Amino acid sequence: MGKGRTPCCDKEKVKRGPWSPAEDLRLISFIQKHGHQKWRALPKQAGLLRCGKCCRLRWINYLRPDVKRGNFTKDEEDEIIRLHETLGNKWSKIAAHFPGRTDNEIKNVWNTHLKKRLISKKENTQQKDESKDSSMATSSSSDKNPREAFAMPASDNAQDFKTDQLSNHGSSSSPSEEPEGLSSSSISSNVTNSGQVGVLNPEDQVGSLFNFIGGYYDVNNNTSEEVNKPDILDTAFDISFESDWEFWNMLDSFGPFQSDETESNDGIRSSNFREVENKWLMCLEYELGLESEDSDEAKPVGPEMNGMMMKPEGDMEMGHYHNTVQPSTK
DNA sequence: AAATTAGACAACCGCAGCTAG
DNA sequence: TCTAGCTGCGGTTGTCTAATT
Repeated sequence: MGKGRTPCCDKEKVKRGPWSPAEDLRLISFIQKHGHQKWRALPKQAGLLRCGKCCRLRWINYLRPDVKRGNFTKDEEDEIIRLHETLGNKWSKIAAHFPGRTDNEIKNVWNTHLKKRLISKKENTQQKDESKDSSMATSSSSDKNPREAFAMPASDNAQDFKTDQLSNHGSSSSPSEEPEGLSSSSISSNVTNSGQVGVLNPEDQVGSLFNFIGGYYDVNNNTSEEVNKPDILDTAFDISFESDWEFWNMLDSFGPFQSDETESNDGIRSSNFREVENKWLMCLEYELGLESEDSDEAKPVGPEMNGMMMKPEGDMEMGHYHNTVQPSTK
């Protein structure tokens, strides 16, 4: 368009790089309370030093409650390949066929796995063709342009690849239909990558806030294995966003989540609040893996903390944390 | 054990399209 | 109709981790 537009954010004043748990919490809490009507205004309102775009991206790709993480299944990969044949690099359109999957995720899978597979498959096909050609060369005319052999339609290659993969792996499901459970109705109702969400109603807010972070973890097994969307947990863990800016600031004041607490503004807080806050913080630190699990002090006490222990194994580190379920494909 | 390389994926950037004024 | 602002999309980069040398 070429119109002079104001930049979406002042890059000098905006934080960059990986999101901290505190930022995630803040974003989640804000969207829980207020929804996201205007991404541009959201960071300011939520007190985040991020641009609206980044907040949106973080929400859509990560924090959204219906986001599905974990490895792509064989069927999903096949479906991506199939859709890519027809849609090209329209990642958002492709993602619309996969409830809970994000365009970014699909794009990454394509670029890291599927594209390479297709290329190697294509090379294999080419080699086969060449060997065929050479064997037939004696009996057939030689005016065939060698490029033509390679210039077969991509769809043919991909289709070939797909059926080949399916037969090789003995995948049982029907190859080209929508993946299991992916009815169009579920798609339209479950996922809108770009759709705006309103303020969540109380039912939607039920459950641990940590449900949002990093997908869903198996609480009982304490593993980072993604589990199906859990039943709503008993404990509503609702952060009152407006309740106390000091609290958010305190979280931020830990910087990269040091555990050596430095209290600030002591005189302002009531002891009651501080007690709640300390529990909250202890729980949070435990959740974030910042507090040694051996430490008794780190373990939250009190009935209000029951059912909130969902610490994924080793997914977080100081200053950098993954709330993803790291695939084990390497 | 340290250094290097490759793979994976989160995050950023800029453009396109839509919409309101 | 034009302009400006906003959101969404897709390409690309940056960073971290695992594997290899």
